[in-house]
Amino acid sequence: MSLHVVLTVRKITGIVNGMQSATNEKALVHVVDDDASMCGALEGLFDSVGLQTKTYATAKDFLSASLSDRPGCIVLDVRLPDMNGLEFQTRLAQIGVGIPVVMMTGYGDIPMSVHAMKHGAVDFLPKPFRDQDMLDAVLAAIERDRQRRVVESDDSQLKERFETLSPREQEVMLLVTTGKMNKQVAGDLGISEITVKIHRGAAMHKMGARTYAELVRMADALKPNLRKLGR
Amino acid sequence: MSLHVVLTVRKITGIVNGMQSATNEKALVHVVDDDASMCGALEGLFDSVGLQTKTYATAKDFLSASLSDRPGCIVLDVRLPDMNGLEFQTRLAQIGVGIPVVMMTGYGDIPMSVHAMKHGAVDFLPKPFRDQDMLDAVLAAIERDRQRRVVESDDSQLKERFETLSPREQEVMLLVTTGKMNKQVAGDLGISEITVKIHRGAAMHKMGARTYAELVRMADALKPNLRKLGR
DNA sequence: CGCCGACCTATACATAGGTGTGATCCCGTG
DNA sequence: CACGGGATCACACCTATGTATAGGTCGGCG
Repeated sequence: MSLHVVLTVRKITGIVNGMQSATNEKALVHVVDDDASMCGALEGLFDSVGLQTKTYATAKDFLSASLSDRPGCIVLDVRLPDMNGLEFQTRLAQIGVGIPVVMMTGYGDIPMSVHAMKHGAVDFLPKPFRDQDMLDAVLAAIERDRQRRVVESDDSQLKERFETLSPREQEVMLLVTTGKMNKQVAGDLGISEITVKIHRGAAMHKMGARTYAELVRMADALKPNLRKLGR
Repeated sequence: MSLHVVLTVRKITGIVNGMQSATNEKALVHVVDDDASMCGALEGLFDSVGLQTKTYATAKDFLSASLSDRPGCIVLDVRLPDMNGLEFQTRLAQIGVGIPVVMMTGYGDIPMSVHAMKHGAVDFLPKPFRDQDMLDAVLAAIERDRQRRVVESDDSQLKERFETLSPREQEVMLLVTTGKMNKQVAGDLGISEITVKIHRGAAMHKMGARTYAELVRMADALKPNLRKLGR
């Protein structure tokens, strides 16, 4: 129990300092295309470089499937039976799925490709494409996903810790990390300085911050997430 | 003298906390196209919404011109007499010009547009385009430039201040902002704790940090810049 | 009801941070 | 050579922080 806490503390401090954990899980490529022969061809291509593939005939198939928690990317035909590829991209963003998308199309034009790229697509390949181009795109997308997953997991771990703080401890942490002195925080909250010290100490412990500087960095890393959820 | 210091201090702390200075300078659109009639048409279009325009017939013309220090963007034909628009984009990055680019073309294809977008273009418009689309792109590019300029000016101000610190003060600042205690820093540098306090205090003053938390944030904002120049 | 956890407060002591005064040493510049 | 700035250190003093001990209220839960 105590050991576990120490281990997680080490992990999170590494995170705050920007270390990358070696996430060497095998990647999974999601292919969404109603053309079965294309799905098969891509599966073969990806298999040849050791990438696992999962195919879906429609956008709905993909959206209703449960996503395994692995690094990966989505290879998407712009033209799907049930949905435009661009809409699909928007939907993914709405439901908070950040898996990078590689778009492909047989009939697209420039504005379509620009739109997709503006909305975060990793690449946009007109059909027919060269195998190598697709592979390059997919590998780049997977790399981007690995980065994203590291950042997201760091953020969520930080957020988890923060939520173990009592409301008062959270308030105190946010105020002291702005640089306010304990007595100023006490004034702001209408409580005594000694109480602030208690909450502050508790926050340090629960967050796993060994120094005040670490607490400041954690608070900074936390703030973007706090804005997303609520105020 | 003393007053000046106080003023700049206010400015930089605002910066660190993410305030945007109201950069309401008038924007300038650089149009690079060898087609004089296109240049004229664009100039008219931009003028109609109060944007100033400067035109260049070739990439070289632009690159040899002196850039005024104003927010703006570049509207660029992919096909230029002396250079490909994509190469031009690369050149801009190489020489450290971060002005956003809006690309336009009469003969482009999807891979070209994707390449441009991957390399940071704000938009890529096939000719003929609707005036409104061009205006939207240019206004978005200018807004992006304003943001970029705020960030860049903050960074450079921080860096300027940092360079007014003596070498020892810089070392001490970087060490204390990792969370090390004064005595630990003293041990690392082989000097006494009291000397560390002196340097630390000088660093706080010269950087304009009112609190230790601000100094930590400044150090964090500074580190990406320090890696660029040297180690 | 009794226990527990969150929250609040106080006293007291130890450690850390910040500043002023005064001083030494080295180095480069006028 | 004299001056000034950078770097170093010491003593003194005050403030801020961290923690332990001890005790209080309040609300929920078995």
